[in-house]
Amino acid sequence: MENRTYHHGNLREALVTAGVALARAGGPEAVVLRAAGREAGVSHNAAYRHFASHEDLLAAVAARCMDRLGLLMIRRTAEVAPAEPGPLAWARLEAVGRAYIDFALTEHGWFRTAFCGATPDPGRHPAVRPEPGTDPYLLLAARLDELVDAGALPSERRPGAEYGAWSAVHGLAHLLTDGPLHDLPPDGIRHAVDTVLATVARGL
Amino acid sequence: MENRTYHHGNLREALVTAGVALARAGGPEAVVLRAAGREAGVSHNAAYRHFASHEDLLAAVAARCMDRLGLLMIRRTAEVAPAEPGPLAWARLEAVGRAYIDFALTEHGWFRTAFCGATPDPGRHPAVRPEPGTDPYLLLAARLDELVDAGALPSERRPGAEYGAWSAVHGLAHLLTDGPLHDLPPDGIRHAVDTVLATVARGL
DNA sequence: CCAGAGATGTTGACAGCGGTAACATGCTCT
DNA sequence: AGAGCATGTTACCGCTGTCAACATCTCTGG
Repeated sequence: MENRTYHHGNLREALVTAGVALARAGGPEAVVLRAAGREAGVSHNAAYRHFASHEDLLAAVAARCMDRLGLLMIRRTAEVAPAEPGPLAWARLEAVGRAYIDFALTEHGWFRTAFCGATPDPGRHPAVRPEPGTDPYLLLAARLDELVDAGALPSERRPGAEYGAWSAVHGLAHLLTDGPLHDLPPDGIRHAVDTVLATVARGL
Repeated sequence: MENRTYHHGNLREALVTAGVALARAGGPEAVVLRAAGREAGVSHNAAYRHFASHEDLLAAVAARCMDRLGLLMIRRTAEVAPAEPGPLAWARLEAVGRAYIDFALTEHGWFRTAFCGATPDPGRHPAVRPEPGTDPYLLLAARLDELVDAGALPSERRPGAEYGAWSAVHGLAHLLTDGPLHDLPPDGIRHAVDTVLATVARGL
């Protein structure tokens, strides 16, 4: 794993790590093959032994960013203060939504990269297996299931409930960071977030 | 306006038009200065007499794409069948939402370009003035005002209502086109759209 | 009416990018 | 030990955005 003279030892991982750093600072368009190679102390083109193309690397980086998002969601969910089942389930759902938006705001580059739409090249190594249980979609679904289990959401409302919740939070995150709500002042942001979360909670 | 030997006559407009065509087919990353120049029958670098940078051109193209979105929203709103004030206002709001999502699905390149976040260079000509009244945000706000006027939405719910509606629809559009819902089958899409619109309507 | 100035378009150059091809090196397994 | 393969390098290509220098057109002031 240490630096051999010629063979790197773990170049694939090093490239992804470098890509994640680039993505953090500059979003998906900053994830540049040659820059990742430089960062890893390797010549450009070395990446092509581990990734089929630029997009293939970007997809691996994006998966990592998605992991980061999921990890924040998990952390914030766990921090919710205990309460009665119903209110607790609602609070945990809200925590997931706020984590999502906080991630978009504070880790803009990672957020944009996670959703840049890069797809891994088929017929490759199983890629870097994402840490299990960090898929944001599944985390959201689990909160909705909790809501049903707690009797706080009628079970006939459960099918497709992800769509509304996810869309609203994702859309707000996008509008606040890349979109026309880009330069909302801090309390404007707070107001928008509160409003959207309340709207979703009522609408589910 | 016709092709002079040396001076083009209306190059700025020609470049934007070319950019819009490029954006339609390939999204914002296809809006390439040199390609737009070629399309306009002009050498690369001519664009720099009319735009400060690549991003400046892209911003002008994006504004045009936003116009297109607004125009579709207006058209769909006008097509709504007459009804009692309350149901009519709801139907017109729904039409706006469906237009938004249809635009994203059928004019993917334009949609992505409209929201690519390019900002025009400050200190330029007043740019191409967008057609007045096509701002999607204002169109949505007008529908919400109608809802209040028709007595279908309590006026205390009106402030910030744009956020919930816009976020949900925008987020769904994004998830369906660029995001993890990319390869939903057609009736999956229909289901998701219906669910999200219903959720928003309940939550407002 | 015409000279000069400003606007507009051209040519040429540069660095950085993704990608291909040919080559060099080191590891591993028989 | 040596063959074969994985891995990394060098050289090159065409593309991009951008700058600088130059050419040409147009329009205004005298």
